[in-house]
Formats: sequence, C-alpha cells, structure tokens
Amino acid sequence: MKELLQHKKLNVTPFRLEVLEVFAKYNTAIPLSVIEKELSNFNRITLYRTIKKFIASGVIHEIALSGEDNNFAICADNCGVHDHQHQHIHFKCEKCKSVQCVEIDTFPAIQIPNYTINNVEIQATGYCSQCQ
Amino acid sequence: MKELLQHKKLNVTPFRLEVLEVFAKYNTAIPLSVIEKELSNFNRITLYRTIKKFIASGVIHEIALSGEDNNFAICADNCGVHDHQHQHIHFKCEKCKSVQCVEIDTFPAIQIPNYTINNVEIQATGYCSQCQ
DNA sequence: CTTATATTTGAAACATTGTTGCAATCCTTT
DNA sequence: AAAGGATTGCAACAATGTTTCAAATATAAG
Repeated sequence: MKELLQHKKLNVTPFRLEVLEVFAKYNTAIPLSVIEKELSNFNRITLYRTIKKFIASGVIHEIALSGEDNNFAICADNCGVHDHQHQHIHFKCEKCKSVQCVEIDTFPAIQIPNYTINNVEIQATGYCSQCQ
Repeated sequence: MKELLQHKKLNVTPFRLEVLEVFAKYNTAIPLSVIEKELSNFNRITLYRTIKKFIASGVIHEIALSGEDNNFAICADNCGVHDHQHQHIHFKCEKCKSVQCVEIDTFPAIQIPNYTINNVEIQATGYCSQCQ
C-alpha cells in the first residue's frame, strides 16, 4: 500500500492508507458508500479529495454504470495517468451486486466504418461465478 | 412525438413534447445541460421528473460515461421497460464531444468462464465520421 | 361537450452531493 | 531538526436531486 502511493508519487498519509485498505479488503470495485461504511471515522471533504487525487494519479479508476452509483477500483499496474489500460470488462452481478473487473482473453475489436476508435470500455451484467 | 408518448402510455403534455423535440433536434445522446439550454423556460423539478418518467417508461435511456455527465438518448423501438436492447455502442467523440448511439453489424459475443452474461454495454471514444 | 378521476405541474422546503478558501497540521527532503 | 510543500479539517458555499402539497391539466366516461 505504502509502496503503491510512493510509486504514484503521492504523499503517504494515514488516511490514504486506510482508504487503500478498504479497496484491498474488497478486491472488487466499490462505490463511495462502501468506502464510507468501512472507514472508522472520516472527513467527507478529505475523502472526496482523496478519491479525486487517486483517480488523477492512476491509483484507482472510475466505473460508470447506467442508473447506479459510480464504482471505483484499484488500477492495474499498466494504468497510466491519462491512459487507462482496460483490457478487462466491468461486470456487475445481478444477484450479489458486486462489481468486478474481469480479465478476458480475447478483447473484442470494435470497428465502426468512418470512425476512429481510440478506447473501448465494456460493461456486462449477469451472474458471477459464485452466484450461478 | 405525440404517438411516442401514447405508445408508452404516458399523458401527452406540452412540456413532455418540448423535451422530446430537443432530442429530435439533436439526434444524438445529450446531457441534461443541453436539454436545459434548449428549453425556453422550464421548471427544474418538472424536468427531473420528466426524465425519470421517460427512463422508467422506456422512452429514453441513460448513458453513463466515466468521469462525465450522464447522457440521455431516445430508445429504439425494441427497448422494453425493464430490458433495453442495446445492439449499439455508445460512442463519444473526443473532438466534437458528441455522444452517439452507433449501430454495429456484428455485436461482439462476450464470454467469461463460469459467468452468465445477460447484458452487455459497450462504450467507445475516438473520432466520429465528421471529425476525422 | 361536460364532468369525474387520475396525472402532472410548480413552488417551497428539504436532503444530498460536491467544491472552495483558509488556517492548522502533517509529510518529505535537506 | 527545520523548511517547504502537500494534506487535512472546518466553515461556507454551490450544485444537484427529492418530497410534500395545492393548483392546473390530461384523459376517459357519460
């Protein structure tokens, strides 16, 4: 955790470590509400700023799901600051409601005539392996 | 426009028609801010309720884009209330910033071992046909 | 066309979510 | 250990979204 922050050139503070612990505990993408629930005591403003900074520094990324709260997840190592590498899909389980970043072997190549595609994000819903 | 509302079993009101006209004018997905800008005079609360009702009735659908305002777009005819058919991808142009629902011929089949996939949404960014 | 019923609208108040400025504190580097 | 910059907490503010209720409107029935 400490190394992660240092690697991303962020100051190491108790609060930031606490937030990272929450991500580590869940190991899936989580919404703000879950982070808040897990933190012993926290300052609303500081949490907002922490999330913003983490996103700007490539520590976490934001997952937008239509009709739901945004989720956040730890970035893979190859995530750059301005150029997240998402060779995974964002999967939301309809039963247990967990949001996961799932790696898939062959990421589909999207093509649209006359369009230039720079980035593709895929979101899927269904039942995860534990909820079959 | 009137027929669309009746088909979805919604009362036809001047305001709802006005909102639908805005969607018709743009013919792409648009965020709330654009709708507000186009409406001559509007009530904030009524607009929220209209959008909510339109979504619940399958008139429009919501497009979540990471790090940006949500967009809204008129649903295709085959969009049911609880089961939107999205055989298109949500495309955001990095130059002109427009968000479009683009139909693609072969929608990729996503498979994850031990997972059941019920629904897939694809979001792409790049340059649209007009911004090459 | 008129009436009855249910729906929609607008206003005020409220609730939630997110931001900004500033002083105090903490982290990092020397 | 001290200096400098970054982070934190607080207060105030701004933006966004919701609820309640009465007035207005749309629809369906007569």
